[in-house]
Amino acid sequence: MKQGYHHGNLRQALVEAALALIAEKGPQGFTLSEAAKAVDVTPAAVYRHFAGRDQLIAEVARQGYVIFAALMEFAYDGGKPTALAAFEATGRAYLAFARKYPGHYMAMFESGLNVNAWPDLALVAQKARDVLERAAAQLAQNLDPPRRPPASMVSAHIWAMSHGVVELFMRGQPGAKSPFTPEDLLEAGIGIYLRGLGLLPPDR
Amino acid sequence: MKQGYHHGNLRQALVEAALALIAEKGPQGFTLSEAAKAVDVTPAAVYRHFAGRDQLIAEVARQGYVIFAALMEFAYDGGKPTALAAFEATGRAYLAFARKYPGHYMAMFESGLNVNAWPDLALVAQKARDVLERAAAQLAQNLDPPRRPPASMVSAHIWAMSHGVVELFMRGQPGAKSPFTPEDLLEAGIGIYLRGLGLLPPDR
DNA sequence: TGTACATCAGTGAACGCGCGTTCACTGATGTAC
DNA sequence: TGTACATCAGTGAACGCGCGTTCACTGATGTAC
Repeated sequence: MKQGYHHGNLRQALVEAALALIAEKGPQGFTLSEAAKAVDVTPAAVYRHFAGRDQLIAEVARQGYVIFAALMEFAYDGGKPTALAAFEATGRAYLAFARKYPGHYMAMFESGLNVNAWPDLALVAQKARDVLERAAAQLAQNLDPPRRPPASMVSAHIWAMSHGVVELFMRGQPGAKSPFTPEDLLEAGIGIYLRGLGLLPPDR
Repeated sequence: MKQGYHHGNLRQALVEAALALIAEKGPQGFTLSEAAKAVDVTPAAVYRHFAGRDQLIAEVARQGYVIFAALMEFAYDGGKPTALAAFEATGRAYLAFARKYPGHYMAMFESGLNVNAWPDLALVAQKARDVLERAAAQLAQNLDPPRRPPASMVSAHIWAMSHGVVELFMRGQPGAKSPFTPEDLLEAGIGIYLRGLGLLPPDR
């Protein structure tokens, strides 16, 4: 790991240390000094690469949004094979991301960081949101106009339920006693919701 | 406010100061010292009433759960006039609570506090959850067994969507640009979900 | 009603701690010739 | 290939700060007689 006076790739090493700390102790339990210590570097060295603690967290979140958007895009797959299947895959991708990248997820959604304070962060966050909204828009085309809710509302519903499932049932707290896995819970919830939209047959 | 050497009701005054601080700066931005300062008292005085910072937050959350459970119970109203109407009212009550008692809500759901570390807190939290689950169970009786999901799953779905709407669309961040109010969003989402359960007619 | 006294809520000084941030510096790296 | 030198990533000491928590204390309150 240590290879002399110069670290080599301190910037990214700090991001990864921050990630591990956030996943372990929550986004508020993370401190700049600890991240520096984790990569065997003086706290002052951090300032060669980041303007301060906030910018380091913002970079963690930014990288998270990049991965997130790519994952969603991959799951969506241009709406194939069907709009419905693509939409469901996108919902599953949300949960898979939260599961596989807890540090990123926490930095993005639980750190209290102001997305709009960092222009490039706001940009990539919007890009991620757009994937889901596009999937919802394509899906909504299968509905007759009278019963068609706005696509942005459908994507907001799915986003909200997914986020709620993560926060309440994938973290330890507080509804931890649920007999269902988060994945099953979300799958079933989205299924019922899509049936309510008239996109799935009335019974299983 | 200040009425001599003895405060009179310092314990509750501290709870309310904590509440205001949490609502203003988030549950992590709250410090014991600031709460003490807010009620014109030395930080050390806090220890006459609470074992420390954590216990103060736990008490805030506990009082929040008491109010929350009462609000849910009131909305449920024993399942009247119909199971469906009572269930929908309970969902609305969730959001109304988050809106009216932001400090309590944050202490309960965003402070990272371990509910199970405080027995009386765990008890009243369970009581609140039970209201929603009871409403869901009553609702599920209207469904034919083959298409009836477990009541605990239905209540988990509604809880998750409600919580997601609060976190994503009632806080400033990050989907703040939604053209819908949180209330409308949740109302519509629950409506679609209930239709999917077969509890509402196929179209509006 | 008046005095003596026990109770205990809040004081104020002190502590050790780790934080984020700054600064002048040093020494490894890599380029120019 | 070898030397001189500019660059700049990381050092280490220092700062001021506010935190949570402790302790011996003080003085207001309220009860017993």
